[in-house]
Formats: sequence, structure tokens, C-alpha cells
Amino acid sequence: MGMAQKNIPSAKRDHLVDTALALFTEGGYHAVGIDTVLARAGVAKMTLYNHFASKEDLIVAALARKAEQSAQGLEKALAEAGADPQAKLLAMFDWLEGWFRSKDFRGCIYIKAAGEYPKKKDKPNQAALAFKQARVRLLLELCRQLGVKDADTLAWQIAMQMEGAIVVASMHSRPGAAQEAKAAAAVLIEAARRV
Amino acid sequence: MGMAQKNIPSAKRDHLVDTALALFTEGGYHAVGIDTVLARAGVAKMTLYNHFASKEDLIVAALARKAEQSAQGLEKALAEAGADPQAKLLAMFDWLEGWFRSKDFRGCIYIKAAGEYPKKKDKPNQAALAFKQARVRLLLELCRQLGVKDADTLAWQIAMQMEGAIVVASMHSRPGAAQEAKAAAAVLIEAARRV
DNA sequence: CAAGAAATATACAGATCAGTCTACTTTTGA
DNA sequence: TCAAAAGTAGACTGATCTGTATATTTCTTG
Repeated sequence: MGMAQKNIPSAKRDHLVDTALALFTEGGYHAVGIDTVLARAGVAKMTLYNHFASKEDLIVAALARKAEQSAQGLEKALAEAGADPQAKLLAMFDWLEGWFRSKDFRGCIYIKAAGEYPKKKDKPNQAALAFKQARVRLLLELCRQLGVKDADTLAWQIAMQMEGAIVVASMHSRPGAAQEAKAAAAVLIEAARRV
Repeated sequence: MGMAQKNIPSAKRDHLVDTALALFTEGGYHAVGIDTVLARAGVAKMTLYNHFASKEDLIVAALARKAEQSAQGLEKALAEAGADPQAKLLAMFDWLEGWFRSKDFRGCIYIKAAGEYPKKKDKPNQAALAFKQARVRLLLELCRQLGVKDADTLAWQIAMQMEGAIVVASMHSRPGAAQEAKAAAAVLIEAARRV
């Protein structure tokens, strides 16, 4: 019978996830219905439910897809910044600016996912938190490499500067926020070095 | 006939807005239906639609109610901080921490509103942006009083530190983010003074 | 080619959604 | 007191929602 197994790679599944990511990014999670995604993807409803148990699972897959893309782009940007951890940290804000200035920038889908699925047990909420935690771990690792005394505090401060830049850039339509945040991060790093 | 006029003060209307604010804060805007709000408020559906043209208008009213409460609390905190603009700026982060540690802290309803109503023409989006703009204006005024050279940049940097603190506190369940952000703001202010 | 898997179209269930309508009751204020 | 205003109950649209059932077709691959 016509039943694909869940989580098995498939071109249709891939396309579905890509379409879902684009539409949820544009319109939000609750506001965009399954039927809209299916129509845009040109895929039958049963194909969706053969690959995913629920809409929330599709959302989680879309969040994971974005996480891959994001990690890939960021790793490249960090590699191009060279070996210096400070240069890498500051390069993250240039990378942010590139995102802010891309024509399809609609803010952070993880912040939005946590907003629309506020309960800790909600799968999109868990996926969003996991992504953010990974980013903080990356910041913490770089701050440790800086050799500053309180790497933990600095990492969270830079994390907040980044999250704030995303919020300001999206809500106020202010892509230049990235450079202001970068300058702030530089000041924070210098101050942390001096301690 | 039984038709109250829109935007006319009324105890029922007030209670409806309070209930809506609480429920939308907890569960999100699309996820919480009109019927849920009405049931919780103990109010008839026609009472809602006699006071508001649509659900979105009720959301806007709830956002406005929160803005009043927020402005009231913040003004008090700033007044208690004394006349020094730097003290006022740093006091904002203590005020943030109080909010983060309140048992009903669920993140920023304006960030969420902008996320769920992403189009600029959506009324909740406009209301959310207006609130955030007002806050930036307040920060800018305080930074100008500091007498630093680039008050504009400093104001946006502190704004980002605040927004980031809100995101981190809510997503990572980290109310202590407020103090880390406060320390960061102090560093940024000191650096801006030196220029 | 042939068999099995994958994807399809379509109809449907059952719930929920925002919003309307009507007739009735309660509250309010001159 | 009495009339207008405000609020209520409840049925009712008509749309939309997630998810399922079924029968058919297309694709893949040995």
C-alpha cells in the first residue's frame, strides 16, 4: 500500500520541508495551514502524513532544515575570519548583517516558534531552545579561547547582543543594527580582557 | 437595541481586555480563540463585538493595556533611581529583572505579536512597533542627557541589550540575564563617555 | 516485465474558528 | 418610574482546521 515510512529521505519530503520553512517563515506557524503548504509544494496530503506524524513534526523538520543551513553559513563565515577568536566573534555580526539584508529576512524562526508554542513540552519549543543553546555553546567556546576571566558572562552578553540585534533588525526594519551590535560586542570583549 | 458603542469605557470591556491580555500572553494570539477568552471572562460574545470590531482590535486593546501597565511600572522605577541619567538607564535592567522573576513572565507580548502578525499593515504589528519605538525614544532621551557624543548608537545598543535580555530570559528561563545585561550596559556607557 | 513501494486525488470526519442575528433580560440615569 | 442603553443566551453561518480513509495511479527497481 501507499505508505512511505516516516523520517525516510525522499525528494518529496525534502521539498515539503523547504516549502514549509518558507511559508512558516513568512506567515507564522498557526496562521499558515497545512493545506497552504501542500498547495504550494504541489504534494498530496497523505504524502505529508506518511512522512510526518503531525503538523508540529513538520514544523520541527523545518526548524531543523534551517538549523543546518544556518550552521553551514555561519561555519563558513567563521572560517573566513581566521583563527583569532575575537575576529570570529566579531565576524558573527557581519554574518548577521548579511542575513538582515537578505530580501527574505523575516526575523528569527526559533524565537517565533517559542512564542507560538510556549509550553516546554511542545516540540517546536524544544527544537527552538536546542538551537539557541547550541549557539550559546559556540559563543562560550570562543570566549573561552579569548582567555578572559569570566568567559561565561561575556558569552551570554554577546548572545544577548545578537538576539537583540535580530529583534531590532526585524521589528524596526533596521539591518544596520548588526554593526551597532558588533561595535558593542567589541567594547564588551575589550572590557572583559582588561579584567 | 443592545448595542454598546465601540471604544466606550465599560467595566465589562475592561475585564474582557484584562482576560484577553492574560490568555494571549499565556498561549499566543492565534492559538487562543475568542470563545476561550469569553468563557474565562464570563462575558457574552455580542458584548465583545459591540466593543471591538474584530479579534485583532481586541488584541490591540490588550497590547495597549499592557503598555499602560508597563509604562507605569517603568516610570516609577526610573523615578526611584534619582536624577542621574546613567542611574536611570541601569535601573531599567533591575526593573527588567523584577519582570523576569515574576511568576507570570512569558516573554514580550510585542515581539510575539510582531511574530504572529508579520505584515506591516496588521494592526497588532503596528501596535507592537509603536511600543518598541516609544521605548527606543526613551532610551535616546536618557542617552542624550548623558552628554555622550554618539547618543543614538548607544541608545540602540542598550535597546538591543534589553531586547536580547528578554529573549534570553524567556527562552532559556534565565532571569539572571538582566544583571549580565546591566553589566554590559554599564560597560557600553563608560566606553561611550570616553569617546 | 512485474511487484512493491510511493505518491496521488478525493472525499470525509469532527472540531474549531471568527463573526452575525435575534429575542430577551438587566442595568442605568434622568 | 420608565425608557434607553448595555448585556445576555444561544442558535447559526460559512469557512477553515488537522488528520483519516480509500481507491487509484505512478515510480522504482530487481
